[in-house]
Amino acid sequence: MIALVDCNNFYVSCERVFNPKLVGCPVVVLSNNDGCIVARSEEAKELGIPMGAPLFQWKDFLQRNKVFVLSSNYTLYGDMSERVMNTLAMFSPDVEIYSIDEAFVGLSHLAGISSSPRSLLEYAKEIRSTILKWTGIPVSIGIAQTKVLAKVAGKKAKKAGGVYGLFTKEEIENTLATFDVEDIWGIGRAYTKFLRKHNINTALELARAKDSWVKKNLTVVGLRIVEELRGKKCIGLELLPAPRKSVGSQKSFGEPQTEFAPMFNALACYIDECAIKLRRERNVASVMGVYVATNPFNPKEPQYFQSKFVRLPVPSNFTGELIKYGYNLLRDIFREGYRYKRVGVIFSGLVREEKFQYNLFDGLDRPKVFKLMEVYDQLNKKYGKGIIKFSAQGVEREWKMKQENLTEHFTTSWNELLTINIDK
DNA sequence: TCTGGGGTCCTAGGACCC
DNA sequence: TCTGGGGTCCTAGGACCC
Repeated sequence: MIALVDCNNFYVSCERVFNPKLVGCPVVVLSNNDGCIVARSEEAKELGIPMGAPLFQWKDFLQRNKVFVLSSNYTLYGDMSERVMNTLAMFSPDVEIYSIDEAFVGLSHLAGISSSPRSLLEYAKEIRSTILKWTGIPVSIGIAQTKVLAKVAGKKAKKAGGVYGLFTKEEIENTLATFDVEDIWGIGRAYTKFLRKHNINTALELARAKDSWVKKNLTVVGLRIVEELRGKKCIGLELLPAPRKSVGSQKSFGEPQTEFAPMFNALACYIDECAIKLRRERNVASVMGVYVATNPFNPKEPQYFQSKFVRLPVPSNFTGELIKYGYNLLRDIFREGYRYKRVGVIFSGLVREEKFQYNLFDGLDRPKVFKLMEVYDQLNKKYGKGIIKFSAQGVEREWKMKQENLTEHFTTSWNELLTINIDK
């Protein structure tokens, strides 16, 4: 059996751990650049605020209803996530971290006396209360034979006191019969529309669809989902994270940009971010692409989207060199006369650093460069992110994203520890 | 005026090889 | 008149996840 452990309203829950005033009140957390609403407390959901709603459309509503509005604090959420995952690791040797707020947990180590439905549910309750006690984060847990069914159970758990199990054939069928296709893991907007058109509205109806039809229209991915709904394991637990295939960074500007220089500064920062990630995971990239875009939501403005890729002559994770390529790429695609909304970079063709292929005609002393970046990373780790950087990254960040209601880095910065005032 | 960011996987079609 | 069969690799586009 597999348990899906899912943190409830994760970003909001993280904020509530450090600000009890937020408990019991409607709270939303915004996306980067304070653009959209990406997390809602139960109270906010009850007010009818949809997932992904643009902030500017809801600003008045939020104010009228006294909703707390917070910028996203990914440093905090990342750290809290790690605490939750570490706690889970104490309950099972088989934990697949699926996302920042979700994990699949294998329960096969309980085989035997403690694997009856009743004891599995008890076990889930214990996991739940331990995570709550140790991290302050409430979670829901769904248990079933396959990942897709565990996700179904997880959804039911939210409305059933936190844990829910699908054990018998009857339980599974009864649940699937009232479970909307659009809520199935792996069935998104397009497939939902397609399935409804063919009169498939519930998970049970999908589970009973013909294999060949499913494969033809939903590809093998869809067929796997269907098999899993029927209780056949097709998607295994991935205990070792698969090697990364690409790494990228793109962010909207706080204000639209029209000049080359600030956009290049932003690009240099994103390249640095990616290069740090590449080095941390001991990868070098062999392909690099840069793209720019205006704001597609303003169709009256002149629109421009462009990207350009290069194959690097020598695969690299050296920030300085990558910034140089980035400069050339951006220069090639940048056009005057547009109000740009974003710039981005993506690296692919990742190769393990130890398989690094030296190039006879390389102009750089690679061992020296690797060493240099090692020191660069150590300094930033020891003295704080950004203590040393490339001049191309600039000083004035006029392009930086909006974060008007950002909370402190309570758990990752000595200067931002929570202080409690006990005067009254 | 104001609308996020980071990923993965699959398929079809075209180019190429012998 | 009649022109094979077995592959690989790459890309674009579309689907999905959180």
